[in-house]
Amino acid sequence: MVKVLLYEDNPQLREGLSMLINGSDGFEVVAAFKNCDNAPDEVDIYRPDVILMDIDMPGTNGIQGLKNIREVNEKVKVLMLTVFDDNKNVFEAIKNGANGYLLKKTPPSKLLDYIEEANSGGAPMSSSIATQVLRMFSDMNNIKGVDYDLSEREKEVLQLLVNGYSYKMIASEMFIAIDTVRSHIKKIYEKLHVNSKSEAVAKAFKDKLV
Amino acid sequence: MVKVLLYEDNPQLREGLSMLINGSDGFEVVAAFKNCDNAPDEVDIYRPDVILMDIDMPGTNGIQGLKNIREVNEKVKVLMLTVFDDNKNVFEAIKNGANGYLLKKTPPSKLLDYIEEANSGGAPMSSSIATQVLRMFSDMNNIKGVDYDLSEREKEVLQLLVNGYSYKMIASEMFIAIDTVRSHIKKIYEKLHVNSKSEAVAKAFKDKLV
DNA sequence: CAAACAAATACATATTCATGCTATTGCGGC
DNA sequence: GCCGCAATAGCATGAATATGTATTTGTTTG
Repeated sequence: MVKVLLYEDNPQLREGLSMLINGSDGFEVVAAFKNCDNAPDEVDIYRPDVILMDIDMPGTNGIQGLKNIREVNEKVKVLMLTVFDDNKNVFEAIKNGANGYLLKKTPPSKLLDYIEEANSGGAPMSSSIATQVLRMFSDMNNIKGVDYDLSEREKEVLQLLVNGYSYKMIASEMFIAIDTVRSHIKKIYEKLHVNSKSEAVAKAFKDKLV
Repeated sequence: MVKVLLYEDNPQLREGLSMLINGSDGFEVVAAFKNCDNAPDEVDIYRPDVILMDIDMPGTNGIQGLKNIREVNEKVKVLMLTVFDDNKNVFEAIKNGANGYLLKKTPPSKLLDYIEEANSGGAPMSSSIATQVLRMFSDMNNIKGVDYDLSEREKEVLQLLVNGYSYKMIASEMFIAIDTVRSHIKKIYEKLHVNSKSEAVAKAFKDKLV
């Protein structure tokens, strides 16, 4: 029997979901609340397997509720429910250990599958959410975007700058004169539009040049 | 009609998949190859809607194949196929714009659903993969790990250093004397175990202090 | 081949940094 | 009330950095 705890402020939807779940073999709603202001305690009392958590609720919202729950319970599966596939919320929910993310328009039949999937360690997501997650992931890691057209040698110098080397150390590391290092760095500054070592380092990190 | 292009080195599986897909209404295998050494050209010729790409292939592997394809075609949907839910490959594939990631043990009936889902803009993933993706995501964003016990004021100074400010600018920005800035920075260096501005900046980025 | 550019080197100068030592003020804890 | 500590400030000195100008030597490219 999969024990489900429900957080949903809309009474109709709360009732509807309860009936759907309770009316299905192998599922049971152990409790349903209209807000998650006391979620950690309630989780402790009812010991659910899966929590359905609405995101948009008065008082403590779903994301905050999730955070509060995760502070005391790492194991319970939490499925976020929302009307919008809003980028920022998806991101926040996942960061805070949500196990899945469903749109409310998910058909009842699928919903039970999803709860079952979460219960058995899966990560059910509505299709549009999954697409977003992948896109976020790839965006996060592919912003090689900017190209400052540094020469090979300049890249080497910048790398050493980032590693905290002084001009002198760079010179000896690269077997060139310190004045050459200066030349390279001046060029780098021009190309990056900065005028200090630390700005160059910061820019290198920000733009993932390193 | 969903046009499918197939890359799979195992002849049995290649044949099996082809038959399955061709035998289903609304699906058609436009071509099937045992390696993706010439994938970009082939994509250009056959103009598939969805590509099923095995990861473990001799010659060009699936990830590299994906990269090569993405250099010339951003639109075609690519579903990665693999026997293992191997962390590193999942990560690489998603980074490079894969639209989904399936285990080979996916049952035939579901496979067609997944192809359909990819074709209509979704991001089908085997359950264990989805779980991994969420975990990666949340791991990536919760490594606030290190704490150097900086005071509030020191954090402000560090932030300004990171923004490329000189001591003088920091002083005027914070309405304090430049010598006070020095004091703070000296303290910061001690706490971060560095001894230059750029090292401090680099460390701030690496350890996500900013 | 000439033009453009990368890489290397040199010299000069003003600014900025790193470091050490010292000192005052105000706040919270024991 | 004394201790410790964060925040503030000053002074001094040597090292490192930023910037400008210039030259030489290859390589690439139109």
